[in-house]
Amino acid sequence: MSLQLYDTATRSQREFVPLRPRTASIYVCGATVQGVPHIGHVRSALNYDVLRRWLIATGHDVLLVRNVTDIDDKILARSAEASRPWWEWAYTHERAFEAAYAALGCLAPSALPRATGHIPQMVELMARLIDRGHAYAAGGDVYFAVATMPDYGSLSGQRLDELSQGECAQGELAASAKRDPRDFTMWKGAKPGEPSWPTPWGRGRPGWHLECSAMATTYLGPEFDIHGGGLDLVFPHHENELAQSRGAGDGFARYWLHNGWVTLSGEKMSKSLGNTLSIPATLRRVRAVELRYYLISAHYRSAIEYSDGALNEAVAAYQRIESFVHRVRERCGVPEPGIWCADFVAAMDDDLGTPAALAAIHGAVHEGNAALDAGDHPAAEAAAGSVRAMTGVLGLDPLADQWRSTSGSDAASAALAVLVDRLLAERAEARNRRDYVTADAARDQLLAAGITVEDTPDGPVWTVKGNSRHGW
RNA sequence: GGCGGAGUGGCCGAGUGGCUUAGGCAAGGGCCUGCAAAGCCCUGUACGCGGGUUCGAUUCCCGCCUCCGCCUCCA
Repeated sequence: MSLQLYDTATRSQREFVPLRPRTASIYVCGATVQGVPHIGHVRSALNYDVLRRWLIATGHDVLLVRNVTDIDDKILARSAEASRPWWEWAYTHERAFEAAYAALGCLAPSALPRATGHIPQMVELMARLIDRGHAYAAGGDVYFAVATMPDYGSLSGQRLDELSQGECAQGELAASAKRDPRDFTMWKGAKPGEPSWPTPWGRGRPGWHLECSAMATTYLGPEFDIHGGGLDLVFPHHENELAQSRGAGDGFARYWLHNGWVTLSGEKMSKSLGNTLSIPATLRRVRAVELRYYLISAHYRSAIEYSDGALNEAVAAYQRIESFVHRVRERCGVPEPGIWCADFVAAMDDDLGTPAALAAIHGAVHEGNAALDAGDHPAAEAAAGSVRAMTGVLGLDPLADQWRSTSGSDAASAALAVLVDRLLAERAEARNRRDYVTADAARDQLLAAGITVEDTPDGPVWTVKGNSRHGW
């Protein structure tokens, strides 16, 4: 059994057979950097990060390209409202997105191309399309002639005779130079006060669809393995990318993956509705690794209806895994990553079945805990190694450098440890005297400060809220 | 109007024509503990509604209801 992926183009699960053996090339539509990243954006990046990690884990050399749309109507509008240069607005938010992805443990992409850095490639692509009769320049714009592609609509299941796109959808045909209302804009003619770049058809700026076709093939070649993005991009964005690239003679993406939404109060989280939950705000409440667990705990094609309660449950579930690994480390030494459970492999191969994969991890945790209780340290270590290996694939290994304690400086941590250990020593004395009132007071005092104390067979262990554990 | 997705036990969330079953969280009982915490053992409550196919359907088919997404920018 090997990796099966659900391909939007065929509406079915297909075995993943890469173009070149043992390699995988992935293009993911990144964000239009017009605002602060919310958990929906991060979910998308996370899905492709998990895909990438699984491909790497199963022996593939993976190239993953994620673009940045740094020029578009919204960026121009919002930067103008804020009286800031459009390029500063875009770059500011690009950094916010990258910081959010990094915080959640997404591996850095192989390339992070910006639309504005690839104008020559876009011009070249338009020239090829015009030569082949699939595109035309009119009224300063360049349009793609949809009717020249008989397969147009096949990716999204749209019927050509039901469509109209862009401004013309609003009945403004007269104002446009489009030959057909279904045609879409590849290049927008320059408007006063807006940035523009030269082309053989006049100055202007790129349309959204053109960017991705040009950038994907620049980095990954005319044909590559996987194209990913959010479900809302299927039409028109991906349909149009496909039309452009196929029209130009490129094979383009061989598998199309689309992730589901994060909804809030039953509605899609989106800038226009203003019902977003930003990453910075969420990370003030839970740790990044816990948010990562939450967003991975549903299958990537399902919708997630966000709720504080569900996030809290995910936090508890992750902490169960984490505390098991920490307990083994304290009693048996640091467990080295071991082997994957068969259930885990089967789950991941089945269209990245992260819920079942997490169930496999919890199974190993349960076995390991039982072994620990039975005093079977070798079995506990093996289970912990297995848990580390499997959580590692999902980017959730509790002992990974990324998720190590970050509470203050080393000096501050050392100072804290001295003070806590002193209180614990007093508590131990009190317990020896059977003076439980004094002993419990010490424990309550620590708890009030956010420090949990647990008595284990090896003595007390204390934990700073949400951070790593310390033996005494 | 066109295209598509979804309704699972207190909650989140998988999955399947029948076999004991997801998994987690929460709840109750027990073990352990000075008491806790953590862990372990045990327990319960499901598959939107109505038909049909079948020996048997939560799972397949038909109809209905409800919700959601795309068709305009959106991960």
